[in-house]
Amino acid sequence: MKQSQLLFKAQREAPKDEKSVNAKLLVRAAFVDKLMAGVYSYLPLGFLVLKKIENIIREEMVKVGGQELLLPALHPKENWAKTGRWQTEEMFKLKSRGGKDYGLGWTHEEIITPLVKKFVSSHKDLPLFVFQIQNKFRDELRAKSGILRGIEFIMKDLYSFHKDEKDLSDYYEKVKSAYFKIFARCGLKKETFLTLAGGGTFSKYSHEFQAVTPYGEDLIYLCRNCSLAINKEIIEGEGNACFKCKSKNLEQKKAIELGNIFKLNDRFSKAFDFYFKDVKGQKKIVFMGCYGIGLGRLMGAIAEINNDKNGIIWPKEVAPFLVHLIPIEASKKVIKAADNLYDDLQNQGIEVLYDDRYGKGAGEKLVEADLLGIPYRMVVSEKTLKQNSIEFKERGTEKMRLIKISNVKVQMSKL
RNA sequence: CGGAGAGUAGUGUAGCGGCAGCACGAGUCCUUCGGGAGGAUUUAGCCCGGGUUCGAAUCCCGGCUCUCCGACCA
Repeated sequence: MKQSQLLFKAQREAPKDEKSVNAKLLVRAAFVDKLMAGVYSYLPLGFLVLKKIENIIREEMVKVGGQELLLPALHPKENWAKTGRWQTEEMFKLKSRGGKDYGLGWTHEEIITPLVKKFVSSHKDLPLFVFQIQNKFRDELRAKSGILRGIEFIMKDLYSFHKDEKDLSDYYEKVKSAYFKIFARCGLKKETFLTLAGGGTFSKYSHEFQAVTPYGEDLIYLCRNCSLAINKEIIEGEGNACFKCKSKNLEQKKAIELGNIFKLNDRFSKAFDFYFKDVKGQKKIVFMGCYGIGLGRLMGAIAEINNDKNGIIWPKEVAPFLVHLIPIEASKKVIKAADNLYDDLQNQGIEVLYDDRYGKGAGEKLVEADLLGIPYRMVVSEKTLKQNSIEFKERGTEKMRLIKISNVKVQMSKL
């Protein structure tokens, strides 16, 4: 991608109506744009990151048997009335001109359960796993923290359907480990903890995946003995001791919830009268689980955790581009060398952002490159060309080294 | 929803009852080119509605919006 053609302009200063680190950086670097509190547009750079995250999640969901589909965001009142959740406070409600009631989906049990029911009648049809990646709407009392807590946000929600509780439990564990893989692949390996959280009205507990960061909005307690972490609301109910080993040696940390997994058991299958016939021909209730990840929140957390005073430091797996190619000095020779390198890298299948903007000073280009946070920076200048080289630098490190242009291809294939 | 703060040009800010200014950005021209470069020139603004006043960006009232704390949070 040529930077001169990108919908992009770096802002020198953080907008005054953003305080959170993720929003300051993502807005300054033109990854996102705020439409209103809790609602952001993803600009081309941010959208690339989002798609990277989405693909990682999709791959891991498919690995645990998930089938992707897409459900509507606009829901009829009837489905929600069936479960008694029409009155839930976070539901945005609207009326058609004809007076019909609609709700905007903030989760999809009410839609997926009756849908899957149409296709399942026998134990042979189970288990079944379906997921979608789609915008959710939640009437939060207070949207905050940039893209960490929005009222419209992108979410992956997986729903599983089982013949009994045991099968649900087994699958639940599989998804748990898939989630760890997802967060690790997104560059949050060290920071992400599984925590015990409240289970809502379906079960006593659920599990949350919390990324530890000083800018987090939740409080979690890490047990030094077990590798367990516990959410504030649970620890208070457990006498401030570890749930497992009863240790009181707990470390309090601020964290951001990236994902939440639930055993729904028969809460929704009962409401929608969703039964199947077992091997003996007996009618049995379906067991369900649901598993969510907020994509925008994940992106925000990555930016929130991976940055320095100059800007974002994207992990390679989710970076909008792998290489930022920057010619300095507008001499024909430099431009020609950079043009050639851009073509070569692209032919090699490397995602490269080429800062071909004419007339920008060297300082400005380099400062903006740090702000964007693309993992590898290649600078071409008169100086480097004297040695038939480019300067190579990894974002987040200080080391620079020269690489012969003839060697770039080989070097890149090693990364 | 309770509490606190804030709305001035695209962005960031000054002005605090008497001509709305600065920096960056953007446009044109020229010179530059290794950490937001220089010169010339142009462009663009007081959130909305009332009130007080000879006069309001400024004071008062109402509204809207944003941020933060709390409450809430599948």
